[in-house]
Amino acid sequence: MKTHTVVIVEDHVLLSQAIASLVNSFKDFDVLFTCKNGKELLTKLKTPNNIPDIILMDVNMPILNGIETTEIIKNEYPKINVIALSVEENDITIIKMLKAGAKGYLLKDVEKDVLELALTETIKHGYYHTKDVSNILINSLNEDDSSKIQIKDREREFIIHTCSEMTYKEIAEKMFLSPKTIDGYRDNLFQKLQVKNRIGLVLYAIKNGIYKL
Amino acid sequence: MKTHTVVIVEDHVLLSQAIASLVNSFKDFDVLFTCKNGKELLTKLKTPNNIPDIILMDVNMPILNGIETTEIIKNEYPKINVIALSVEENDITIIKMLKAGAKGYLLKDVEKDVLELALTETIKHGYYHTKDVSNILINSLNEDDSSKIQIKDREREFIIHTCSEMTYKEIAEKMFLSPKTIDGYRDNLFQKLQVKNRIGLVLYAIKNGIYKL
DNA sequence: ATTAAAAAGGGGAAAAACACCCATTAAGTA
DNA sequence: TACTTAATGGGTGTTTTTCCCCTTTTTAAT
Repeated sequence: MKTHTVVIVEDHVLLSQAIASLVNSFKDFDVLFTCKNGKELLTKLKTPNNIPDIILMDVNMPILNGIETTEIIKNEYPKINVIALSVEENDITIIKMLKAGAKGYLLKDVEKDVLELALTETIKHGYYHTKDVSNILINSLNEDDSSKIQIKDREREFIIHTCSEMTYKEIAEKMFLSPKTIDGYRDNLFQKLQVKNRIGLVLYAIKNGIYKL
Repeated sequence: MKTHTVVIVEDHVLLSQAIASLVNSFKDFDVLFTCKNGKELLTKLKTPNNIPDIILMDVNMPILNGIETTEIIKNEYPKINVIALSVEENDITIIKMLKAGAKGYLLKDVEKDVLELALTETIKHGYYHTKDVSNILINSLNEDDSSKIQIKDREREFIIHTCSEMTYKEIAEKMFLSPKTIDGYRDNLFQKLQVKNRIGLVLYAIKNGIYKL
């Protein structure tokens, strides 16, 4: 069996290099290069002979995050297999990542053998999922769409601003909307998320990765 | 120069093993074992011939966190050098960790060479600090005692209730105080913590472990 | 015992948040 | 086309929060 190439995208350099060291220790895999975010990745991919078989992609990154980056990769380099690597056990994040085109989703607390298996299987079959992630997926499919709480982009924006200690008036200005529309967003979300006030909104946002501390 | 031993404490297994792989690639260092939290560490240290020269300790862990664990290590195994490894750039966390007895504090986005240097220097001189961390320390020393923001028990109670989506009237009843006293608590805390409204209070509480999600 | 400081409580007013109602417009779809 | 739905925003009123400045009570210290 020939050796396959891997690229690691991870904002924490030390972890990035540590994972690289681990991957290099696997029999059939070599790390081509590592980078700190999606933007850097896209730049480096433009160099000839720099196209890996697999990208190990962190989900939470500054500049260009894992989801957005994966979408671009899927379109521009459809032959590259992206495997997500994350601490996020959040259903919505996982689904978004897979929708974006990731061939696998690994939690950062798996054993190194699982990583090697994921790499091997992805090369062989084009996908790999741990039991954990599969279960999460099945559960989230069983929840029929009606019970699935959906937050729109514009609402998400509103929530983030609310978490930033802004008043509704300030948020309205920032989002170029009438204060009354903001009122509506709030009323809707309170109802949808079953919270009593802005505090509940903030807690929900933090728990669900909408707002990062 | 003889080879020194390292133990890695990190809750995400894959990262733990990845860092182990990296450390093993350093000329003068070998990983003795890895573990997932402070509790596991303390258990494993009890086995004879299991005492490392250096412990690389993650700060944010479940069960027994880095700070508490380091304190115990300092008392029970004073010859072991603890180096903190974290994503937290938060002044208070760093200071707490160093006070607990850590000989160094590395951010997870340093280069692997820095990790090797930190290990070497710690063996040689008993400590190592990156420029980043040193600067943070100097800055926080210049801030006259602002790091010792003290929150009283009664205030802490008030904050927790605020985080529980209660109104001030409800909190007043629960704490057997006049709403006006609650007003005073709030005004004081806003001033003390430099926040603009209840949201800021909630964020502070979560960041500082006063309120647990 | 005297004094100082901290904790608790108060009055009043402005701003913000919250809770309903309903109207318009744009976009999608049967 | 007609019907539906989503997004936006207006009206009105109540409640809560926030921000002043102030007094009394309790606790701690000299």
